Amino acid sequence: MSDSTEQPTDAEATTMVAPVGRVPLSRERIVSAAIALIDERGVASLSMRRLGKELDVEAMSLYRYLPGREDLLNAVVDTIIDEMYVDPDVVIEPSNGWQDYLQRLAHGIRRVALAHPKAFPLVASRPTEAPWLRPPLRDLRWVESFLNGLLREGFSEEGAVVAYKAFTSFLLGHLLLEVSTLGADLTALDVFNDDESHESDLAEFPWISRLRPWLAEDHAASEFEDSLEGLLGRLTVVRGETRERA
Amino acid sequence: MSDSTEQPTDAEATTMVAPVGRVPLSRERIVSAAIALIDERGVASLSMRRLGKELDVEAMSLYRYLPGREDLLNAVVDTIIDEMYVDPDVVIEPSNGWQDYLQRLAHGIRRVALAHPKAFPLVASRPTEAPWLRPPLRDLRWVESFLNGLLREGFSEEGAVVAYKAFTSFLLGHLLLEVSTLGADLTALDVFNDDESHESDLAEFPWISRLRPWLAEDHAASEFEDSLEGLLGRLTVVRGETRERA
DNA sequence: ACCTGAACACCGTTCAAGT
DNA sequence: ACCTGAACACCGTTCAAGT
Repeated sequence: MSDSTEQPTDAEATTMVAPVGRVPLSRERIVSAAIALIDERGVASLSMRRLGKELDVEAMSLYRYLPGREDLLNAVVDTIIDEMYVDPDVVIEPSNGWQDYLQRLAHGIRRVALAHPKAFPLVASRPTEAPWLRPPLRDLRWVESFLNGLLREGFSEEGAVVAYKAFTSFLLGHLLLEVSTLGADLTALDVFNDDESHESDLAEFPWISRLRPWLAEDHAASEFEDSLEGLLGRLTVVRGETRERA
Repeated sequence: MSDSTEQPTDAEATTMVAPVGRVPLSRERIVSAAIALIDERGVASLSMRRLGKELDVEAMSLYRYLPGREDLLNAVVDTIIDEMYVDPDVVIEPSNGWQDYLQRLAHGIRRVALAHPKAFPLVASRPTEAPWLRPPLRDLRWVESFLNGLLREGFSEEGAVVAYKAFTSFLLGHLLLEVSTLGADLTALDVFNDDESHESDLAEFPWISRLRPWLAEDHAASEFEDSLEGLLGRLTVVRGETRERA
């Protein structure tokens, strides 16, 4: 069952060092294997030894391509964020006003978060390159185009910075909470599993038990929209203050 | 210098098993030692073996009082959140209207976050008891009093739930970002330490380098206030929709 | 040039044994 | 009753050695 279809000829066996199916290791291949492993089993399962096993290699080989585990995690975050660069709905510059620009950017990051729910906390918690770069908009290129975009659309320099900070806080809070309910499949299950203790515990909390259906209901998408609208409304004021001074 | 003031009598030495200075182990003592260790050296430094050393005990002894490391981390989070219960500025029920109530609650959680910047990410990322409980307002008692408070102040049931979700998203985003700049002392320093590469990198990003002072400036407190005001404004609308229907 | 074996200093956790 | 020694199965990382 193992080698019936491969049938290596004598020539292949002697001239080629590695078997046909074995792709050589590379930084890119390592990082995407790491992302796949995190997506499947969570960040806690990503160890150098286990990742090596996934790539049919001993763990030590990875150190030829990456300085260490910390750098691997940074590379994972960068690679995930880079997915936005190929998202056709996310534009680099405002073309239909700043509100449309921020809408596209926000939804682009949300799509990335939902595509990698188990990896997104990493995007949020990894230290950034500089303390004034804020997750999840933590990439220098995106920050630059963000500032440039808002300035071209009539924001003052101070206003653009205010907008950057408000926008990142909003995205971080919402996406982290949305994603945590998605990735909770393994972790949060066992606590409230024995239904008896669960219901009895809640007897002390009448409002929680009464509103539990609402609390549990998934309106993440519309809450994201509403809150984004609220933020854009506030930023309209920020932009207006700019205009008054000009 | 070690035992000049203790002077154990022969009776003490023979009847008492443990030396005078040695407090017996307890779950409470373990948890507070864990918090102290995290506050000082960060979550990554908290290992069972190292915590044992801090308590002058072998790591295995800890398992008499706690099922394992995961449970220890949960206990750490619960204990930190409980600090709010003894905060005189945080009230259980609204006494001067719901806006005052939410202001006090928000500032209470912010004080806790700022008191334990290295531990707060734990509060944010640990799985909650149920998927519909959202950090940082993740404690059943606080959620119950939150809902009860808003309902008494004229919110509809749906409105109270909307308020809970909006309030938690807001707190999580803001406090996580505020706290990450405080705890970044060790982690984020080395990347941009060699000032040459730093400045040259930023040459490609003119707006970032121009606005860097503003980006780096700490307005966390006033941003928190402004954003909290914005949220309370939105919630006023939510409450108003309640009234219209009533 | 690329990978590995062996080693080091760490982990969390269990369990029989010590006092 | 409370703590520990020894052991197990894991870590990340280094470096001399293999092909």
